Amino acid sequence: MAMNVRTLCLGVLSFKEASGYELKKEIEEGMYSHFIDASFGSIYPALTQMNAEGLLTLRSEEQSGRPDKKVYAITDQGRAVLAKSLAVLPASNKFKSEFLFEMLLQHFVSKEHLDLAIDKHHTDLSEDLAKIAQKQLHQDKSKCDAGSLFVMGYGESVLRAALNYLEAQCPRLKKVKLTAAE
Amino acid sequence: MAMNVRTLCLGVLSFKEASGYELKKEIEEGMYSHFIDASFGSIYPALTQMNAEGLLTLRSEEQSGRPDKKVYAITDQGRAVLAKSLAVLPASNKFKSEFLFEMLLQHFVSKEHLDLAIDKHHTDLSEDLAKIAQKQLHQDKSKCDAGSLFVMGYGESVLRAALNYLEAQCPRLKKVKLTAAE
DNA sequence: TTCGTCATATATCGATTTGTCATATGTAAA
DNA sequence: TTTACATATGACAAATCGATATATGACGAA
Repeated sequence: MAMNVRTLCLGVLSFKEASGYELKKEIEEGMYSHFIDASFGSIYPALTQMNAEGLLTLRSEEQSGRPDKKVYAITDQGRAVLAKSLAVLPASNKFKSEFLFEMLLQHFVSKEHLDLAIDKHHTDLSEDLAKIAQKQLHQDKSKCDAGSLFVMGYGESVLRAALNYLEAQCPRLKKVKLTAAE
Repeated sequence: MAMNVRTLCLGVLSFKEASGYELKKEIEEGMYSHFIDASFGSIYPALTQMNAEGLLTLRSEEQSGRPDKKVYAITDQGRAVLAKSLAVLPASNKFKSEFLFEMLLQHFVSKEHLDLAIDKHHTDLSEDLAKIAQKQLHQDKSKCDAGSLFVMGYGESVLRAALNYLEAQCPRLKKVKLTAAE
């Protein structure tokens, strides 16, 4: 899959038009957040470029005080390019975990620091799971397309597995959980 | 955690000395492969730079035919820098999945292509799991430090969860598995 | 009331990183 | 035999990140 920021933006815009700022928010907080990332520094140039190439149209929305909102919408040509990008087999998943690196090199850090790192990771996983659970509830009412459901289910499975493993390896964490549930 | 290619190289070299090529192989095929990635284009400059800064020592090994092998070893100063980098709480896991992007935008691709993508992902997961299983067997005999065991267990849990979810969502895949097991 | 900071909104820029190519050569299979 | 792969280092363009700059309004705290 020709997967880059361009393809990502086209994909998000295929659901609804949006400004660069809104795209970033959607990628950070929406469905996408579980499996992809992008920064302003790559989004804005990509939008400008694709607009120039005719893959997007641009509409300026005046706003009081703030800079004009530049709302981008995908064109038929853009949809064609997106479809072409998707028509290649996707590359393998890539997973980056500083936590696991730290666990591997644990003989270099104090027990106290390691516990802190484990706690943080536990919190990260829990929060991600909670976010998905919230989305799943929210989604029931509105559109529930197959893709979203699949992605949320995948994320839930994987995160829960990681959380279970972590708690099994560090029984201390379960106490924290029980205390919080009281 | 000040996590970048430098820290990564120092971490790998803290176990044993190695050349740039061997580092890349270790990162691709060893423990590290499950949670990090790095290319030659970033490894070689990092090694050169860290050697100049005194974090590494360099020893040239002559080889017949091939270019000299440049074997790097970590110094006490390097170990100090590594420890300092590790003494910061690790950033959250980052997960990149073209497969999930494709699943989310499935209305843009044909059913045939989607099936191919699912099959590929299934194969990817299975192969990764097999690699870990092999490593777990291999490790029993040699050193079995806590870090390695933790990382392998984590990887196994997460990959198995993904595989189970995939097979539950696409019952077609189970048949393939049974056929292969015959 | 002034101060900090958060949210909205766009954009640039240096630093980092990736991915591809170039350069060698030996081994082994097709 | 010629094609591919493994060893080995490195350069380089392109992509991407992360931090920062620029505005403004809202909201609560000192």
